[in-house]
Amino acid sequence: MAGDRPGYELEAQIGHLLRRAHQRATSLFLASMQEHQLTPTQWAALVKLHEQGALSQNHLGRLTAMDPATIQGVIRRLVTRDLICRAEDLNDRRRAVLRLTEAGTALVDQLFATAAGISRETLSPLSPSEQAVFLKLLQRLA
Amino acid sequence: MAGDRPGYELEAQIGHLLRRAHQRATSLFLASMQEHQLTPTQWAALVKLHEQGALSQNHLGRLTAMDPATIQGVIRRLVTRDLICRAEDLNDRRRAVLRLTEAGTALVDQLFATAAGISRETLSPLSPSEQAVFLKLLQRLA
DNA sequence: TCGAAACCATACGTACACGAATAAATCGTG
DNA sequence: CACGATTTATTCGTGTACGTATGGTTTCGA
Repeated sequence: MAGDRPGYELEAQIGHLLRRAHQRATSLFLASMQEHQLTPTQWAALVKLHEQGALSQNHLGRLTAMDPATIQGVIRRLVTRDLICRAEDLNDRRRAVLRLTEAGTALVDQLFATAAGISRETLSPLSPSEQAVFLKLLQRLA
Repeated sequence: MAGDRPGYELEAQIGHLLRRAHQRATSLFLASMQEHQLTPTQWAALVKLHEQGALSQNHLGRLTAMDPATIQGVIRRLVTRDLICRAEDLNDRRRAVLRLTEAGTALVDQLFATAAGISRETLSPLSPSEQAVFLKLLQRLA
């Protein structure tokens, strides 16, 4: 009785479970995107640029939940691969405006279906109604 | 109609939401553990060693969902801080047996309450019944 | 108008995360 | 018993993730 553990089970903690679920989601994403060598964050950046047209680097970071220090590396790798191009903003010379290149636009258009498939696969352990409940709750924790 | 987007909303994708929820959980953890400079993975390793007594490095990695390459760095940092010690396994000379030091044991005992508080705080946006539902579903995705 | 404040981008350091390659020790099966 | 497969641990490379510091540009206000 005396030395009993306070009932702290690592496997039942929200942080640990989120970490593992995120690992699994990332793994499924990379497997499906292997051919195109895109990471989840790179995909997020491409999707947002596809949706918004042109954005500054930090603004894109805010829309995709990435630190300025983090988005910097993501953008650099995408520019190197010629999926994104940067131009100076004529109105505000602090900023570098980012846009999808033609190749980038074409790639995003092509991969929407793949990305949707990844989301379906990631959620597949749950029934459709469970998925709806889960996503709703998860949004409130994000 | 023609050029309509395929209805792919980044903010509604499971992978993106898991990434953001994990970021938030990590951030809350680090804030509460700032004084002790412990990361979520370091805490997981310490908790498992507290629970199991002695483990090889890879075994501990499997119990905490970490790659051999990842656990290596985690353990190295904890050994440096004298929270964990390693000894050679006499039966199997490939292995290094890991144990908590006295300081490590004391630290874990002290921080169980803090860790439980972090889990509560992370889940606080949800009602108690929602928390139960969410954790149950999340376990099936981990 | 000139300095402060706000904003933007980069660099460095630390820490996960994992694939791939390596090397040593052990195990299993013929 | 021998030899191939497996297990253990390390190292290297790439890619997030973020705090902090630095320096540049613009805008605002005294």
